[in-house]
Amino acid sequence: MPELPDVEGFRRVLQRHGAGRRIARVAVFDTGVLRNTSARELAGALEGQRFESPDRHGKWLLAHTTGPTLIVHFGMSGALRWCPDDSGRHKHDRAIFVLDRGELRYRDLRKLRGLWLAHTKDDCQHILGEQGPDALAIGPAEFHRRLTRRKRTIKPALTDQRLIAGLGNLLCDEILWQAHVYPELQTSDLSDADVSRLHRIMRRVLRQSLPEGCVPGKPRWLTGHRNAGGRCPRHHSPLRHKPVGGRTTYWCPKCQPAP
DNA sequence: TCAGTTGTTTATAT
DNA sequence: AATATAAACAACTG
Repeated sequence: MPELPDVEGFRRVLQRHGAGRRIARVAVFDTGVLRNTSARELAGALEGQRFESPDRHGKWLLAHTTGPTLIVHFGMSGALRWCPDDSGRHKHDRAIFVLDRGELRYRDLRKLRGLWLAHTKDDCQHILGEQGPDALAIGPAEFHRRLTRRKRTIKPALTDQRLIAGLGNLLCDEILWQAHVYPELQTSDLSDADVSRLHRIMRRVLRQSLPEGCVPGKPRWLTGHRNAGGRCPRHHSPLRHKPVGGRTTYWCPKCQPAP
């Protein structure tokens, strides 16, 4: 599920339960989630260190420690959980970080992304690749500049992490629906008012999603109606869906008419 | 049985 | 050169 609000939720878990705590033991149950390291190297690098205050950029979580930084990307099915003891471990807990109080668990069904180890700022940059400004931090002017720099289809532009970091498939559909923008509209066809409205609504959707730790399927939101027979919460007309930019896209043809 | 899945990378085409 | 598309990754679920 992880998009910006989910990853921000995982950052809060790490801040609350990890920051300042000593890493007593690292156990990897499935090395398939290790991307640039081995179980032995990860344990050797982190055991005995303490987690510090974590950072997030877009969908990336930077788990700084008194030693190296553990970098986490949750793909489509990852999560970070804290448990007070070693009970109730899950089949998909691929790695655990046993602390001096409780344990953090990296759970991931599909293992599309995983865990990296970074020793320097340079390592971090290299692992994250080219990232635009975080969607929560970007201001209206920079948003306008990056979105309209080139002609692109709006949906794949909004979800391009190099333009703006943090928006995924659900957030993007929600924002476009709330802003009355057709998902295949070309960015060159957006008016200044359109772009300004998109920015405001992006911020509102993010703000309302953050406390939930996900994109909530509120009754008055598009999210939650994206299924067969789903209807627009505004006027109950049938939603349409088709792939845009390779991702299943839902929209309301009445609220978001094609130009 | 088979399509579909909230992410990203790579290769290929335009 | 930049953007678009498709496949691949992996492990399910309905």
